[in-house]
Amino acid sequence: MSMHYVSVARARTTSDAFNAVAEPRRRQILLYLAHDERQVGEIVEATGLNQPSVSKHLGVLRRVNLVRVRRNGRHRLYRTNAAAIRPLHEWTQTFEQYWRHQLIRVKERAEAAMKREPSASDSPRFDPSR
Amino acid sequence: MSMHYVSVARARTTSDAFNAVAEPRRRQILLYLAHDERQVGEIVEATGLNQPSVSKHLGVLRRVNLVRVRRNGRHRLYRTNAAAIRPLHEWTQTFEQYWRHQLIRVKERAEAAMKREPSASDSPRFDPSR
DNA sequence: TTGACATATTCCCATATGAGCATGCATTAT
DNA sequence: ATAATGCATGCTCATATGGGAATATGTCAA
Repeated sequence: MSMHYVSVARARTTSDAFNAVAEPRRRQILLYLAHDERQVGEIVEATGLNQPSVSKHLGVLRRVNLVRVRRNGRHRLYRTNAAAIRPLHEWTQTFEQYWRHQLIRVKERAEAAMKREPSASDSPRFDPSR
Repeated sequence: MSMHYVSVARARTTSDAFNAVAEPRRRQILLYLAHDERQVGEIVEATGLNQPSVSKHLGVLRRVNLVRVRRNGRHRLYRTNAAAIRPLHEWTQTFEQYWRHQLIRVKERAEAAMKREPSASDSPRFDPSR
């Protein structure tokens, strides 16, 4: 029997979409490639990064399937694979109900305060709603 | 004049919500704390992590405002601050139009193929839509 | 005051990167 | 064939963590 994981000192990054997107430059690249495909040189120019850095970021994005590549002569045309961002969207969406809840409570409290003492600073006593 | 950034060898992590959420354990904690507040001990039990690890993850989440704390005696009650997740939701949402586009194109192609040769494997020649 | 509890911090270690530089690899031009 | 062009990789360095163990802090109980 072989131990595949002896000790994971630090969680593997760049192994999933969440990690790939955590890097600001990569988010920048994803936005840049969202509308239409571009060759690496264009990305280098657009981001101001040097070519190797761009290639490496593209490598990470490629591995997690956040971009698609297409070869054309000696160029490579990259493009954002928007579908791969959907899981992130859905994960964040699971919290939507909670922030809506928060907003509603804030609003209700504001209105209640308004009713008690119109145009006066709030004097928080206790909150019966909790 | 002072140089604030001498050399950033690696982009600062745990400095924004994107990075905080990139860590699986922290996502797990956020979900756990989304519904209602819990004390650290409960999080430790729920996640199976040891207490210091949990405290450290909570520290990161606290710094980027993804959780709120409330002291109660010798306990600390944590709770997810869902509102802080909204920016992530909105970022991912900017890509929604693109993945919808993709889905539509896939669907159209499928229907077009269906019309040409009902129930036959697709023979991709060229794509006039691009 | 002395302890027991609940958490947060600090230290040390192994590992993962990101950036910069140099180099390897195709593919096209001459 | 040879050079030039466009990218991908490899290597080194500095730094950021995450996990685990030990320790510090703060609060309530006896």
